[in-house]
Amino acid sequence: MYIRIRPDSETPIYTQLIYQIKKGILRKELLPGEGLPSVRSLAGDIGINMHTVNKAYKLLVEEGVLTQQKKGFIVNSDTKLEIQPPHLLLYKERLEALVIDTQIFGMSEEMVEQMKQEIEATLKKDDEK
Amino acid sequence: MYIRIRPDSETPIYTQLIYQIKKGILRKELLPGEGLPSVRSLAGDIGINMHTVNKAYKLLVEEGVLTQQKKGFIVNSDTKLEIQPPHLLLYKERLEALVIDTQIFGMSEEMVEQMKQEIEATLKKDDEK
Amino acid sequence: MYIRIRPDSETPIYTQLIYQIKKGILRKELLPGEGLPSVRSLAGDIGINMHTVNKAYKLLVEEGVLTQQKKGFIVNSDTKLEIQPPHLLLYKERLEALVIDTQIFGMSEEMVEQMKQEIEATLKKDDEK
Amino acid sequence: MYIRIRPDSETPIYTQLIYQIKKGILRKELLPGEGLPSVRSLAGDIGINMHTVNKAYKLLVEEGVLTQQKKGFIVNSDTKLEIQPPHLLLYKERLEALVIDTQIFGMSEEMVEQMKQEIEATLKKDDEK
DNA sequence: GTGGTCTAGACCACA
DNA sequence: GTGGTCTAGACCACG
Repeated sequence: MYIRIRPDSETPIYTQLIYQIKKGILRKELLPGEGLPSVRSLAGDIGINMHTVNKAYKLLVEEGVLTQQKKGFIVNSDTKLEIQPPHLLLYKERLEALVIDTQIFGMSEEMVEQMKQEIEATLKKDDEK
Repeated sequence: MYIRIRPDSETPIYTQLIYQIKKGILRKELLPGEGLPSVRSLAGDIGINMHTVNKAYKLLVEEGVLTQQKKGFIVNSDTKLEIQPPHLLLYKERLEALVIDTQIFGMSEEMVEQMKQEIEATLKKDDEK
Repeated sequence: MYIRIRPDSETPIYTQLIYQIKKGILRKELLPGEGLPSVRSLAGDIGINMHTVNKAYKLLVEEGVLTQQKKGFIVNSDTKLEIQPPHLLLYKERLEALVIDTQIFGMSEEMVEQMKQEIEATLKKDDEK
Repeated sequence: MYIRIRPDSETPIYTQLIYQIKKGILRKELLPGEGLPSVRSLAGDIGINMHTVNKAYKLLVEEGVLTQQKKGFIVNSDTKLEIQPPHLLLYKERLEALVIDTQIFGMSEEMVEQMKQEIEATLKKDDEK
């Protein structure tokens, strides 16, 4: 699994990492129950701070995406992941902001739909593409 | 126009303000060419600092939503607002994050569509509802 | 003589007025010794505040472009206008800023020269064009 | 790199700072990719407020002269900097004002040319002088 | 240690 | 009365 971090993006590195990992799971490059690289090794590999990796992992546990075990972090193998109320609220806020910007900038449904499909294509397992 | 700020939210006050104003425009509570309250009066009304309001206004100008005149800030009356490339990039990033979370948490298209419509309903002029 | 004021420009109105008057003199639409419209009438004509016109006139007197007489303001009829040391300093600062920006943005001498000539063309008496 | 601020000048401190930094870049005292002093340290060094430095830096980012990274502000290393339309407009206005004053005060081409060359000399790397 | 956010409050320029 | 500039100082997010 490839992790691509843009250090100079205005998105915090830990946030980028969170989405790269989620992407890996959706693309089935990370399977349920599979272990993630150790905090130290991943930090070393992609050249970022250990604390940053740790923060991303912890937040993913908090979201229920990962679970933490003695030996390290693994992908949660629960069949059905339920979004927790506080995260659902945040999700709604982000959706609202996006809808507002869509309307304020007069973007058409088609334009947004197309962008969405382009994104979804990148989330498919390579085999399926 | 009512502005509701949650001081304890994680989202910065100026960001909340930006979306409250955009909402006001979409709901036609603020019309093109109409003047906004002065930075100091709005700050006083909602109990925040002048500079925070000023920052929100300035950013809205930068997005093209407002324009600034000698007498103060007014709603841009350009018929068609075009999203600028740097903002479009951010928009896409936010869309991608949302799509990823939608899939990771196994939310159905219907559920998302329903949330979206609830949001859109709040963006309609009261007359039209 | 036509005075064109853009109320929403970020250049202060009194500054715009100063340059419009200087332009009128260079284009010989205002001749040495000729009287300017009264503060009140000009303010009324172009729809701006009386104090603003007065400020422009006063500053032009201070620069030696106009002189003030009992009956009102007239164009200075001195054959040779000498820039005063304090204004020369300001002039140099503005020139420096312009040279710096020219270089920092990599604008060619030709481009600047062309802009300059376009400007100079607008400062010629209509007969001479 | 030396920064000289005149607190009593009419030009705002942040504007002075902007030109001092541009000068430093033209004189190659600040190289592309090089980091600038942190807002707080520079503010401390030249005895002004942090927010004033921050404003100057932000505006330079907006002009494309600097870029902002997680670790701080650095000199943009793009080979060719393009002036943006809104700034070009301002540039033209400033050029026009300068041309008008040159003519109104009867300054000769030679005098202006000499001032220009004196300025340009101060923008050269010390080695080249 | 870096910038980001927010506050409180002062003085000034402009119209 | 409007925004612009500047200051002093606090707490936080990020890495």
